[in-house]
Amino acid sequence: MPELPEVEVVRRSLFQMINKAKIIAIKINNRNLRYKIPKTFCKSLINEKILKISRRSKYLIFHLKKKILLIHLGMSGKLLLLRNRDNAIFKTSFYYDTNIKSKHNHIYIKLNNGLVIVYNDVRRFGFFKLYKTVQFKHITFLKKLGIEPLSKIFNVHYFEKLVQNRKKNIKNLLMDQTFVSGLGNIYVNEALFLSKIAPIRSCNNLSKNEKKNLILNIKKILKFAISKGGSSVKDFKDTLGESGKFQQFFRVYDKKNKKCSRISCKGRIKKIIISNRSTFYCPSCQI
DNA sequence: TTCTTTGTTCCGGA
DNA sequence: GTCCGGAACAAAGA
Repeated sequence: MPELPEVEVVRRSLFQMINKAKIIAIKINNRNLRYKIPKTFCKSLINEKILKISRRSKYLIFHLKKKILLIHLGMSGKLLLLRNRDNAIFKTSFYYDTNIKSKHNHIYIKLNNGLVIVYNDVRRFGFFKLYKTVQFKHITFLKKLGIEPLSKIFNVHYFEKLVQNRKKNIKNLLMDQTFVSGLGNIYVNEALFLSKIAPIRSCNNLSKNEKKNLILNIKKILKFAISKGGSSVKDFKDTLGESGKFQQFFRVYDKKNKKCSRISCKGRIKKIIISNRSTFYCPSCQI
């Protein structure tokens, strides 16, 4: 479930390990990701140098000399680094899922620094798309995205301006990538818990303080998650098995019937479905 | 066999 | 035209 923090953790570790490296070979085991990878894909990437790796929302962007490689990890996509010499796999992703099976390795990208990028994706809902650099500003996936939650312009002023005359519930608003871009189900659930706001509340009747607090909590939890994921990938000399520890900080996500973690609260976490998505909250302290 | 998981897209109704 | 929510979709594991 890669959301913004996980993608950012992957970006940072990739940047550290492979920035300025050159692509020397590509092998594809399965072209059928969310969008079928064209036959021309490999040829057009050979000899391209990785100049920069950036992130927009949950998208990873590889900046090459004249091309842009856009990657979305879908729901189970992972980018791993493999050392060519001994076939040891080193984690680049935050994943607490240590059960990575090589039968789901779909793409291998061999670099001139002795490392191989491996794309592993059980569900195959992720995708790789290649563009010319000159088309960058016209990439549909990126064009329609709302602002970054960690940016300064994601503030109460922005919130109030966009929420005017809208009735959508607050959970769906935060999930809406055209409003704010990068949050998924887990962090939305967690941020609403921290803010003591029930997910079904209409977005236009939150008080100004509630909005301020919610925005602050979103930024806080994203930064915290990034810092935790970062710590799990700091030493690439360790083998497989090392994993992010985000899940141990979940307060509501996947905590159905568990006692509310607020000391002052006697409630139990409830699970409901909002727009076909599992939603976890404490009915006692989230009002 | 059915249910669950995800982000995204599409569609019908208000 | 806009907003909203529900359904569909991709694949695989429990």
